[in-house]
Amino acid sequence: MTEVSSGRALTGVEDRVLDAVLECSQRWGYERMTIDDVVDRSGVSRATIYRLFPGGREVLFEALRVRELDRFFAELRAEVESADTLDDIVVRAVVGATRALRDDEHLAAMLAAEPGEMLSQLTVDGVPRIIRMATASLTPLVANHLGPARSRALIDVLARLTISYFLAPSPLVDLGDEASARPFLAPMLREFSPPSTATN
Amino acid sequence: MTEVSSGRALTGVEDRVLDAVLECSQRWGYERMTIDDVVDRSGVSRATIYRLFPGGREVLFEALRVRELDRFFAELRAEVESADTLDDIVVRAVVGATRALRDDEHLAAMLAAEPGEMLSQLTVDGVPRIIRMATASLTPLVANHLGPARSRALIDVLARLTISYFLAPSPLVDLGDEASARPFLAPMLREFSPPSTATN
DNA sequence: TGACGGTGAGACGTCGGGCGTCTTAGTGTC
DNA sequence: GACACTAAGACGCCCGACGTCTCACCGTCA
Repeated sequence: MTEVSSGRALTGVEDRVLDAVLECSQRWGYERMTIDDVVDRSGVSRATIYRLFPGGREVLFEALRVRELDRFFAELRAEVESADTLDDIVVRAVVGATRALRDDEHLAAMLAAEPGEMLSQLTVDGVPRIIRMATASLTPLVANHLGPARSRALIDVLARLTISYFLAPSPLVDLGDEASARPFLAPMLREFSPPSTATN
Repeated sequence: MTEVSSGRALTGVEDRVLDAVLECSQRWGYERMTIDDVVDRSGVSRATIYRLFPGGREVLFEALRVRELDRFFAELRAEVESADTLDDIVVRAVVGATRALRDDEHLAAMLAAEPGEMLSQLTVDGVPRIIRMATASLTPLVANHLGPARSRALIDVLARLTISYFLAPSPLVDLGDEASARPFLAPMLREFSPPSTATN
């Protein structure tokens, strides 16, 4: 299996710290969370936290976002991997991602509690990284059918649409429902397919 | 109707402020709640808050506790008022109070989030006031049957038991269930009744 | 119209506490 | 015994929340 990740694997201690950051930020909110909260919750000392994540708070949050995105796309890729046709790959990826977003309790809590911070991570600040990781994770599967350039363009669009329909659902289509998503995605797929090859 | 209250009635502005304190303390916790949170939430300016509640944070929390206790016992008394026999008065009061405690979402949230502060208000720090208010609220009803001295002693015990069984439920009795509470309270009631009078 | 009480907006100095760094001691491993 | 890793906590810094204050504004009433 191809390892798609943004960096080296985390040690057990690092994971414990990030788990604590996740829990504390969920409970207290980003600004109100304290490093000492993380110390208490994780059982990892202050000095160790600053040695593992030099730079403080922001580095800690950044590392957490990276880890969560890694996990998100690892799971998504595992779901999609067994699909054969381009159509299935795309539908599974979009539907799977949408459902994963909807089922993410931490995401929901953060969106409710601190919409500013969270929306920023799903739009202006976060989208470039999300697309980068979506591309890294899914291009290997899609490129077999479309080639690398078209794959990247398609994934870029799909990622943006998935986020948009998650944040602002439309009565016209439900990207969490395969029966609804498939016909919605089909024309888009044709658009991205090379003119010389039949797509279905 | 007899007005049982710890002070003068609150103005609309004061109530708006305390509502904001309630919501903010529930959302952020007691220590992490900020006066500016209350300003934003209530729409009442900083200057006005300090003029209405001179002394700051602690006065604000204290006023909130007083208001909530006032409301609690006002509702409880309304529930009990129509009872005739001493037995019914006591059972209704205990069962009603227990249920009200169990249904109080804010209380539950605070107990989960900051057990230290909340437990303190239900035990060491708060019990004297609770008993004082329970006495003021219920003595007029009970005294017809037991006289003032016995009434106060009975209410004191009942308040303590209600709190204890709420905080630490027993498999032996459910004070939120009338059928279970009545036989549990009956012997205690006999104990407090004057020897010269028949109690049932 | 002018006086006046109530309020919003915000500046101000103070002070606590959270921040990030550092040192020390303890523990386990080779 | 050398070394890596960590917990515990002291340290100074500095931001931000606190409580106070002033001023302007608005509605009411004489």
